[in-house]
Formats: sequence, C-alpha cells, structure tokens
Amino acid sequence: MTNKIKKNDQIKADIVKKSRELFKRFGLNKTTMEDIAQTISKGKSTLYYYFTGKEEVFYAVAQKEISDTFGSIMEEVEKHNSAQERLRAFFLKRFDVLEEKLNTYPAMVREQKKNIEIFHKIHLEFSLLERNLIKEILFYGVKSGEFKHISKKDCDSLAIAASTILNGIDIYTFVEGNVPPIGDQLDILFSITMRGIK
Amino acid sequence: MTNKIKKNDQIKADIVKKSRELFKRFGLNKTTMEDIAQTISKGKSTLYYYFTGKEEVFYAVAQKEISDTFGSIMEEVEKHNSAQERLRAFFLKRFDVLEEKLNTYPAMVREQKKNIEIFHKIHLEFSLLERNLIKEILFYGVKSGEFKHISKKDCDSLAIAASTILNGIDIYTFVEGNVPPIGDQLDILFSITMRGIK
DNA sequence: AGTAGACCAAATGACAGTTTGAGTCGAATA
DNA sequence: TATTCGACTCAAACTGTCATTTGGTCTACT
Repeated sequence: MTNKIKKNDQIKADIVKKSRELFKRFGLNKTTMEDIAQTISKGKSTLYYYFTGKEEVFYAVAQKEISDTFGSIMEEVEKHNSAQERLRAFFLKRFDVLEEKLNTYPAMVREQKKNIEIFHKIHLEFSLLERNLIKEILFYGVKSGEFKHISKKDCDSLAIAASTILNGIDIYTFVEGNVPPIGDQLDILFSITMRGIK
Repeated sequence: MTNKIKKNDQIKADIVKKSRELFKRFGLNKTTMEDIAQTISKGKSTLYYYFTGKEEVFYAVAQKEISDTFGSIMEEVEKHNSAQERLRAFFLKRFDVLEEKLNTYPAMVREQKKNIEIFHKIHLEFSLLERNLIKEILFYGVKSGEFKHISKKDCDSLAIAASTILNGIDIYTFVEGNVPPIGDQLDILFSITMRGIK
C-alpha cells in the first residue's frame, strides 16, 4: 500500500521535476504534453493518469516553486533573531529572489501576457504566504516590545500594504522585464520605516 | 503675425480637445485620423498640416493630460503649508487621480497591452515631474527643520524609491484594471513614515 | 493498477485576398 | 503665402480557409 503510494508520488515528482526543466527552457505554451511524456520516457496518455491535464502539471510545478522559494526566504529570515533584522532579511531576500526568478524563467516572462490568469492565481498564493509572514514578523516585534509604535491591529493593515506594494513591484518587474532600481534605496527606506515603528 | 500664430494654436488646441474626447471614448487604436478630421470639420490631410502624424496628436493630448493632472495635484499640495501635510496631500490626491484616470479612459486601459511603449514614454514624463515634486517637498521639510532624520542627500534616494513604488502601483492598476486596495492602509503607512523622518 | 495507441475536437499557424487607415503630393483656394 | 483638400500609395490589419498540432478521451492490452 504505502509502497504503491510512494511509487505513485515518485513518478509524479519526476514528472514535476522534468516539466519544470522544460518550462524553464521553453515556457508554458511551447512545452507540449508530448514533450513532457518523452522526457519521462512514457506515453503521453500516461501523464493523464497522474494529472488531470497540462494545467495541473503546471500548478504542481508552480506549487513546488512557491514552496521552495518561500522556504528559502523563511530560511533566511530565521537566521535572525530580532524582528527588525528578520524584516530586513525578508526584504533583501525577497528582492534577490525576484531577480533570480526573472532570470530563471525568461521564456515564461516573455509569454506572461498570454497566461495572465494562471500566473495571477499562482502569484496570489505566494502573496498570501508572504503577507502572513510579514504579519507574523510584525506581530512578533510588537509582542516582544521591539516595535513600540504600532499595535497588534496595525500589523494586519501594514502587512496588506506591504504585500500590495511588493505585488506592484512584481508586476512592474514582469512587465518591464527587470527589477526596478530600488535596491540601492532599500537601506534608507528600511531605516526610516524602522524608526517609524520602533 | 501674432494673429496667425494665435489662430494656428487655436486650431491645434481644438484638434487636441476633440481628439481627447475621441480617445476617451474609443481608445487610441480605434480612433482614426479620419474620425478626428470629421469632428473638426476638416479634411484628413489638413491634420498633417498641424501635426506630423497620429502619434504626435496623441502626445499632444497626453501632454495636456499630464499638465492638467500634475497641475491639479500641485494645487492640492499647495493648499498646505507644512511639508508633512504637503506630502500627505500629495499621496492622497495621487491615488484619487489614479482612480479617476482609470475610469476616464476605459478604452485605453483595455488596449494598454498593445501600445505599451507609448504609454511608457508618457508615463515616464509624468513620473519625472512627480519624482521632482516629492524631492522638493522632502527638501523643503529638511530645510525647515521639520524632517530631522533625513539629510538633503537622502531626499533624492527617497524620491526615487517613492516614485518607483508609485510606478509599480500604476502598472498594477492598469494591468489589474483597478486601484490596489491600499487606500485604507495609506493613513497608517503615512504616519509611520512620518515618525520615521520627522 | 499502469501503460500505450488510436482517435477526436479545439486551438494554432500559414496563407491568399481584401479592407482599412496612416501618411504623401500636387493642385486648388483665398 | 498660408490653408485646405481629393486622390493616391503602401504597409498593416483583418477575413476566411485549410492543414497541422496538441490537449484530452477512450479502449484495450498486460
């Protein structure tokens, strides 16, 4: 039983892994189910045994991408103890990751106009995770007495504001094809915000 | 002499005015030079006596739109005396205006993907004006001693950061077709920033 | 349970013919 | 000389058609 489930999951994971490579290289539209089937050395219809369709394969890949990415951000955040340093680490890593994704999926960026809805849905998922993380960090800072000038209630609003701004920056990045030149200003912006909430 | 120049300018202004109406209704692509010519009751080729082409007509319209819009923002800003209140007025008005434009030019929003380059160029012009205004307000606050925690040098970086963020929000707005739900958070965000720089 | 090959409908791409619309030019007007 | 216009050009956009591709289904084999 568990063996079979494991094998099933393994094949699924393999499909996801191989698909991810294809998506990186050729983007969503130009990667066909046939292509995917070939790289896993199976028939095309086999794919439909494991996934309901191309979109589900893509979602699976995206899910993995989201959890990997979010994981790497979390990892970076958890290296630090104070809320301030956590927040700082978050923003720095966040911008790094954005640039990295831009370079990893050039084909996707090019066709982003074609599949806006899908990208949206994916992005929204990430956005919610992120918003929650920001809220948690702020909350942690309030509880520990580190952030004296904001209340627990504010954390929510602030997290929404921050994630919305990041959202805008993400869209900017994918439309323009490059990360906005805000990196240099990040430090001063951050120190001002810190003085505002500490 | 002056008479002729005046008449010339008057006709140009008329073309711009009528074109603006057409652009509002039908967008850039679906408004033809023939359409414009008809509304000013002249032949199509007459338009080419006053403008080098459709794009120049559009730029003229956009210029007027920029100066009107920026003017209305300035007007709002100058109602207040302190740098803090000016900055606040700027952001509030800025979001108002964004939503207003979104509703005034629905056809443009729909075709925005088709003419990204042009919209870009226009937006960039506005962006520079805006960035300068922000810088001026900050500068004014530093000089008057109102903003104690930032230096003159910082004003530039901060203005860049702010206008980049607004930029992201603009693109978000036009891609999504609605102003991001950040309005409610604007107050708290603003008060934090204020505490950070005052 | 897992795989494959034949099959279908819908999307995609290529192509030819047609229309539209931006921009030019020389002549007419005043 | 300053404006205006009708007639023209030509490239891009649109239309309709046909062949190909491709996502997805079905049946049967092991």
